[in-house]
Amino acid sequence: MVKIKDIAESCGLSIASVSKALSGKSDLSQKTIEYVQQVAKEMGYVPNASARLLKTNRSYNIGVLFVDKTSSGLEHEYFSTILNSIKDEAEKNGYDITFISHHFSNNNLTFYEHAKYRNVDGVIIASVDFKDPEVIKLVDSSLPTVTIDYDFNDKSSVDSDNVQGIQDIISYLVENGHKKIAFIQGDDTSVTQKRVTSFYRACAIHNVPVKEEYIKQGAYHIPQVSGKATRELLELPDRPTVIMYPDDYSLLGGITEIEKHGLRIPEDISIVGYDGIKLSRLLRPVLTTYVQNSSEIGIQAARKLIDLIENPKTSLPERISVKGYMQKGETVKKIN
Amino acid sequence: MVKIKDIAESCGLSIASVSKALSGKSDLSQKTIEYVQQVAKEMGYVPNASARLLKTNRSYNIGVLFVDKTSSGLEHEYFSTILNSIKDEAEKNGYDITFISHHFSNNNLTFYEHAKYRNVDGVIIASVDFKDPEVIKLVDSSLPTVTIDYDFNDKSSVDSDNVQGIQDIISYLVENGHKKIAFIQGDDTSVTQKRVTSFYRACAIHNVPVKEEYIKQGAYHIPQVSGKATRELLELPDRPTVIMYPDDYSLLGGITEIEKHGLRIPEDISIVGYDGIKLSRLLRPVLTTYVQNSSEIGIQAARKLIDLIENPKTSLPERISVKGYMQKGETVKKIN
DNA sequence: CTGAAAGCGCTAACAT
DNA sequence: ATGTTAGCGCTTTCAG
Repeated sequence: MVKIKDIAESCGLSIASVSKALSGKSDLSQKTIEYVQQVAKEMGYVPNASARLLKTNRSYNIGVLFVDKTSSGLEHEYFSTILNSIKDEAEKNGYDITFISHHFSNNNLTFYEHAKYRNVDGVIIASVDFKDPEVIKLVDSSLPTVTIDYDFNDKSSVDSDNVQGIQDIISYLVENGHKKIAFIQGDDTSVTQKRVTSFYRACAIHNVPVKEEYIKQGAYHIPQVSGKATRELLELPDRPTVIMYPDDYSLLGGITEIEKHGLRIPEDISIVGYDGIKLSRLLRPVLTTYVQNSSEIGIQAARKLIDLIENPKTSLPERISVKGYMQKGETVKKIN
Repeated sequence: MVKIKDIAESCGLSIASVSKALSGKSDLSQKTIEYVQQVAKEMGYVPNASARLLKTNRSYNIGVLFVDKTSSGLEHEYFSTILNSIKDEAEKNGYDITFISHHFSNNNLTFYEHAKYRNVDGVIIASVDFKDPEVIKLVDSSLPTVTIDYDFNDKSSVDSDNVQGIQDIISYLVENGHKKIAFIQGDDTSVTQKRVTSFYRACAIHNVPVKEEYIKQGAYHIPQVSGKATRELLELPDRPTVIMYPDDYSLLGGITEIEKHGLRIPEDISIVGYDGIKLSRLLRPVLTTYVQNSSEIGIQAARKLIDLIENPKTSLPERISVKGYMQKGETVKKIN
């Protein structure tokens, strides 16, 4: 590997001068700077990020923590889209990404230890479990952090606007004459809490009576669970006219169940998803769902974190909310 | 951050002794080793990977190159599953993952330069464009590499067994009485070439005549393209009885088209996918498709690369082939 | 405008 | 069994 010393020798300059010339912003003569950069290019010089880090304490590396019970976070479209956009935005700014994890081989590092081990400049956290002491320790550390879909005190976060999302859905349902609205919630997280609160509030505003038997505890991303909840709802003496699902993917389990009951969508029963995964537009009928702007969420999170890293003095903790939009689709029937 | 020097002072030992004690495998007294490790733990010591790298030239970092025209490789289930399993397997062995890319901000690094910049110990390459000079340069460098679904001379690779996959599909179709088999191919890659060759060969073996008008150039992961090809096939005077798609996802575009033509699956026309994405099991009817063992592919790739890294003398280039299996599903009808 | 020298945290000969 | 020392590649005062 060609290093600064090699360039120095080749140019007949000192190591220090070459270093300065390469960084550009010094008081060297313009000629020298250009000359050095030219030679460096010819020699195929690539700086060594680790050596630089040792000196500057800046790794240009962003930690990403995606904790998931099933350790398959990357396989959820919502998260993989966010990750992808974090990565793109980070790269545009000269940063790389490192997944923070428990490092099994090494002494089973905690998340914080792993972050230090790799010297990341900051961490983006998108987890299902923000109560995990390790996650809390990471957030409370001196490292800049941005959380996604969860707010810690005095810390920056980027949230998908779940309150608005549920509001929009309820409004749309009411417009279409629905009064018997069932709601299958996801696991008990802060996101779910926001959605549930928003649900009750929106129903109150629209004078929609909420029947407790229409509210089902479900889970995110598990079609079987949504299927089971759907079955229970369908077997109710006073069946709802529409079912809201925790997400588009688990909704598929609901569709299966509805078809088993010999019902048609939306003629016999309406359904609404959440997320707006690509598939939702490919299904027939096209899904009625709320499309989360997941790539924007990733971009905002990366930008905010980089801002926090690069401007520690002036960057303030911030709550960024990212709006989505209603995909009207064809799975909600206009009634009476 | 607590460093070795701090531990040394706290223990009344030299820096060198502490370093040795921490690594364990030295000629220090067992007592000292235990004592030092104890103190290190109490002080919350975490080694600095970069400092270590500078000395040892080992980063315990694996580069992952996922090039994709649409830069959304992570959003393809096949790739995201592979990535996820690479990550898991790497972590089990104490490695982290770094995405190799063109680093826009820095001087637009080449893939190879980026790999050097981050000092990765090796690279796993899963690309759609193995003809890219930059990819070739990376493979030809001194870095250990493992490619996925493509074979370079004298280099290790892990391949999904596409030849077997197509064979199994054809066998299954023939068993079910199909003779008019249409095949929509993906983009022109080596994977596609293997599949096409296998297609012709399997048809020959089973005495299935191949009609050129049944062979369509398509694309991976673009439902619209599969939709268009489907339309053309359906409008043929002598319609095929079954259509094979490049992948499960783009197949959805075909379904839409088939339904537009008022045809039922599989009563009026049979369809077969490729990949075995999770969705394929949720759709009704359940998709007939060939399930690629993508997580096994990732695991094998990571293992082989780590073997190459850790045993440069004894590890040989290897072609690893990963088999999948037929998911019979319900979209192929048994005819006469 | 350019160079000398120190040091980031760590490991690995080579002493002792 | 433990310590001394050099140095990995880089940046950054501080001198000249």
